[in-house]
Amino acid sequence: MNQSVKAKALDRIDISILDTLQKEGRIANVDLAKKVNLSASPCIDRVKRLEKEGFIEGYGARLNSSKLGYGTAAFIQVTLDRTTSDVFDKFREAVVMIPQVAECHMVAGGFDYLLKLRLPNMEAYRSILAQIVDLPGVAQTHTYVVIEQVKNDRGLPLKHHADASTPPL
Amino acid sequence: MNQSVKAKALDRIDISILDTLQKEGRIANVDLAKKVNLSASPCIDRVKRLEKEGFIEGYGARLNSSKLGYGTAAFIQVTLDRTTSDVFDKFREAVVMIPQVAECHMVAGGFDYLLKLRLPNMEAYRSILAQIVDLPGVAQTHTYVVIEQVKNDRGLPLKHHADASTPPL
DNA sequence: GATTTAACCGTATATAATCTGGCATTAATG
DNA sequence: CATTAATGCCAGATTATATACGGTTAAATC
Repeated sequence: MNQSVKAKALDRIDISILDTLQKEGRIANVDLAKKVNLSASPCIDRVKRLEKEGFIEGYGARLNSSKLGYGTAAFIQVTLDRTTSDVFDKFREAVVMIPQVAECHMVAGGFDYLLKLRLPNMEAYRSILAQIVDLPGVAQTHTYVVIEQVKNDRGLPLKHHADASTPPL
Repeated sequence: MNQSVKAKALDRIDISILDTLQKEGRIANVDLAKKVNLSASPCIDRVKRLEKEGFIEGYGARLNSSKLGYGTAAFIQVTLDRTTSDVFDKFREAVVMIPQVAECHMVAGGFDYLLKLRLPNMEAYRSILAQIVDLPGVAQTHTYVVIEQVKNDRGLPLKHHADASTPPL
């Protein structure tokens, strides 16, 4: 079973609701209903269902990171000194505590973790790197500073999914 | 001048509003007002101002990517064959068109672009990589598949910002 | 110290969310 | 094939919320 609730398959309208909500999370239910060609009641019922079944995890404002002091981003590749699970656990536990670490991915390939940092500027990088290097188990790091954000999609390409591969349960 | 509107400095309440909205984007204004110790009117005025001044760029639902057929992520490092600006432009133009490319960052370091892909599964990776390799100017690529998402913060750590470095305008 | 400005609050009105009951369509069942 | 059950929808009524307005306070300015 899935998410504590039996999830039926999503139909065209559900997809349309999800797609609309991920772009306009604060749209009025009345307007959402119009957009998906439904009246208000079944529309809000579907939204509530999508929330309860876990397709929608929450809502959030998209903030302008530059204007709020986080205009710089950097990626750090981290290699740990040993690949035992307790070393991994210690590192994970510590890295998630650093607020400037926006993302931390364990990856397969030439290193162990890929971190994405958000920073006010390049001066701030120095102190963050010092923290990263001091994290438990860290053997070496390599940094790539982002020069330009070419694309940064928050949303999923739901409309492009109506084809092969993993159909939404 | 900034964003077509003269932006005054953000006070404690503004920060609190932004922080709340990035976590609960669909909170009722009445409840938001309570949370930041304001009555409804000035609260909504501030939200409207923050939107107009560009601190809030929009709102969106957070969707469960696994349940919607995008449970796998991968990073691809891309090196272009020449570093002339027209090669860069062509590549950029083409890469943003691929819906599975969630992010594309131009970076300083050993390669030129770092892409983040969202995929249904590993089988889907093959066809996407073929597309990436065929993009104009691509000399070589290196892929890192995400084994585990240790952290994936959508929001900015606003509360931790009340210190040094770039103060919000 | 008077005047202006800015920010707030409370109230009133407009708008939207939510609940209820009933209808239509479809699927399951006898 | 007819009946029943289930599902999904709509419309209207009620409750709650958003929004606009006028007035008050407090700070800033001259």
